[in-house]
Amino acid sequence: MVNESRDTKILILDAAERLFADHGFAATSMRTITSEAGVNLAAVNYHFGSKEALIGEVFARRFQPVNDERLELLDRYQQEAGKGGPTLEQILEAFVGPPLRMYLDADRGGPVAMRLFGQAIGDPGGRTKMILAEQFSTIVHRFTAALKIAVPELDDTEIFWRFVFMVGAMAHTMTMGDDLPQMSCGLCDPSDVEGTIQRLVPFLAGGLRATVSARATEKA
Amino acid sequence: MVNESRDTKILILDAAERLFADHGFAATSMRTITSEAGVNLAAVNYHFGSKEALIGEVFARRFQPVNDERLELLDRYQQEAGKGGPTLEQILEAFVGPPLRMYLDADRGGPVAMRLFGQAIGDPGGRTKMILAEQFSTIVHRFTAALKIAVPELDDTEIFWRFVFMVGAMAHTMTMGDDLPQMSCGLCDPSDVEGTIQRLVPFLAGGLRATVSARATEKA
DNA sequence: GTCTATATGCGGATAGAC
DNA sequence: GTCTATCCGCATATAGAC
Repeated sequence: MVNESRDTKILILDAAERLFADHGFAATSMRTITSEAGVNLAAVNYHFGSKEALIGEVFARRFQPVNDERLELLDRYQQEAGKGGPTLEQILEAFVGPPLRMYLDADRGGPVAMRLFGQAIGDPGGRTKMILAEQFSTIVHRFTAALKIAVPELDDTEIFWRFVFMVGAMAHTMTMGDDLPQMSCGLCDPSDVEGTIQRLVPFLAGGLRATVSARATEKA
Repeated sequence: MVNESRDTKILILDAAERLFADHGFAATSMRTITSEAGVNLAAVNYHFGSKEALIGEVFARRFQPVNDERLELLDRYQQEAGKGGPTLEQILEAFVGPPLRMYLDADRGGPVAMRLFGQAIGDPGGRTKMILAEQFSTIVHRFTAALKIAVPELDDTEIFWRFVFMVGAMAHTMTMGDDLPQMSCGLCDPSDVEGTIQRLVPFLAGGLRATVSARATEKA
């Protein structure tokens, strides 16, 4: 083939994604990426412009489809449910299902991209936070609004706090990824994705339906 | 004072902690640390030996007291409770209370050290994971064991999964730290530490007491 | 589009004067 | 204990031949 740019770009994206997931963004150099990808060092700047732009494209390639699917699922559940709105479990499933199912979906990057997803949520880097804020703002708004209807006894403050707890639980589960079997002495199997979802959704539902402590609000 | 080593060490630890919390470990150079601390570049290697050793001491200074207090609280609750064991809420309070109370405790590093704590849990770096595994292995064993007694209807696998969810919720809450007010449009106030604890503990208790889904275990 | 070669600066670490 | 000066390698990025 005369023009190999498409393959080179993908080779770079794949290698970068793997290395970012394993060692983080700052710790991964373009030399390591191009070496791992089997392409020339200069190719990154030719195809992406800079390391930061590469990070943005690595994110966009994987997070866009997943976030789109989350919104599609939420739309569908809301349409099916009518004015009462979907159940809490449906909302939670639409939120955590697509990201967790990345593990078994090679087209969406598999276990590596899932770990990257979880890691990006907790990344302290100022740049990555900005990129993520855009990618996820619609998600935050749509899902907090849906939760408000499904759990009407919670006020806005309580909804947001519990949303933070929920995101943390999901993100950490994804970040652990393939380290979980070892860390749990073989108890946890992340490749049983539907099992993981069936464990996480009830946990989150139980947390979101918990009675608000009287002391939590007395200062507000 | 003739010997200023104690001050220099502390200046370095403080600056490193702040920069690590803001930008991560890999992204923070020793030049930035010494510049921020107002000490000489060579001082880091003189006092700590290497950057990696510095990270270890930054962790140990903050995490040891907090983990000690978690175990002391758990011990006390277990003694008071007798053979039935402490309530789920007491166990959870002993687990998340001390780390979250770092925010208001200047002697334990305040908001900065709290963010560092949360961030360290999600860090992908191979070295930091090893350091943390030692620092936290006792915590994991003691608290999973206590949870098993407090929620006897959960098997070992379910306990470990829910422990992962719980750690994630807590870690993300700590990582957000002072970014939360802005992200929540002023709804969440992390400086109301006891309020945060009174929100997180019921959430986690609700999650841990949730009924196990039938589908979650059918494959096990 | 791909490569080599290179510009330019920052990275951790150390030697040796004070 | 502190400082300056420096080693040496790796970082991102680019110029220009092919």
